[in-house]
Amino acid sequence: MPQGVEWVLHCAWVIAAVPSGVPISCRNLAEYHGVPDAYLSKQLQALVRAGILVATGGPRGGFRLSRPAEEITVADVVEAIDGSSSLFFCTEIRKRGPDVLPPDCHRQACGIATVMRDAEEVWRAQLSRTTVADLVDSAPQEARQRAVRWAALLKASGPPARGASG
Amino acid sequence: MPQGVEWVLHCAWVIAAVPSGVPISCRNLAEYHGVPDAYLSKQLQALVRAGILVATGGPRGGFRLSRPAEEITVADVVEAIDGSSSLFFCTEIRKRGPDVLPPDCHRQACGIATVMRDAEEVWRAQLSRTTVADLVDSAPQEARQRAVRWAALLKASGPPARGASG
DNA sequence: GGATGCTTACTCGGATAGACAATGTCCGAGTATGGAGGG
DNA sequence: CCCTCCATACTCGGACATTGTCTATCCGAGTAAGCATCC
Repeated sequence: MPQGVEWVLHCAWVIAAVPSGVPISCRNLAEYHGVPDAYLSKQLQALVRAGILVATGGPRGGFRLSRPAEEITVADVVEAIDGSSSLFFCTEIRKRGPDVLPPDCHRQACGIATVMRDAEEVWRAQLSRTTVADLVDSAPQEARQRAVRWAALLKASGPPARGASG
Repeated sequence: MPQGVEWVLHCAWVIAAVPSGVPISCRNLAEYHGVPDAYLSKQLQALVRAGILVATGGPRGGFRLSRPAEEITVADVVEAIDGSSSLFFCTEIRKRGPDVLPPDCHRQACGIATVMRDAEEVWRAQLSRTTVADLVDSAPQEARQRAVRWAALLKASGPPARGASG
């Protein structure tokens, strides 16, 4: 499981925790979490491709949720990063080797693939049970306040007055 | 998920399907499944280390189950190959970044880690529900017979009469 | 004073290296077998 | 005929290359903001 999953889940949590729909830039999110921004950018792009986030360019640009946090499940985020590829991929080795059985015997999926698939389904189902909104609700009050405070500071020092340097 | 998981699950299935407790060599198992024997050997070793299989050296040597197939779950096999490492590893990035909260606020695990851990638990629980014996039972009669037939042939041509060549 | 256009710097986005683990392969140590020889 | 010993070849087991993916980074295209200018 890519490390990026943890990062973007935290990012999604923070974006959802900040009340206003103001976009938050990748650089700010990276600083807030103490992770390399260039790589985090790559992960957030995946969430944009998956339709979870919406990106905005230019100054004051950044990422915001594409839909209410209640409608974004953890499974959505995991799938966006890790891909929808199964944890277990059956290569049908039962059809290899000497004196294989006629294809008629392989009409139903092999038991091993079935077990793995069922397990993965309950895994995804469990991940689908929690939404980003649930993550915000279950977080300690202090953590939420920290995010809000930080976002306010961003807005204050927000558009880095370009006249200062030039 | 390593590919070897599929291989050793099929191997465990075959070993359990063959009634007698005669060991089956890695080379035979590899031929039966049409996979490289050298690499399969690596995987089977992991099962030996995990205490699932017992290896025997010398002619007519090979692998056999260390305990009844009813007591070997798919989860055991998966863990032997893939390791007991979690699918998701929380790096506690909430403790990084600027103005982190005092450690007191991080007494309870963060919600993201909790969700991922719960999902993984149901995943493992599901895998634990099926034993190698269940795999044998749920397999088509033809598949079982194929394995038994094949094992009988092994015993017939079994100890490659060394006098023939020398 | 208000609207317009330009400069600006900031943003995302994809293309590009490096590190680690999974994959695949090889050869050596150990062992039970099978037969030959001796009693 | 039975026991003992030895040579044998087969087995597992770990050490060694190769590949693919994840990790990390950089630089370019696009954009909205802010200011100067013009009406």
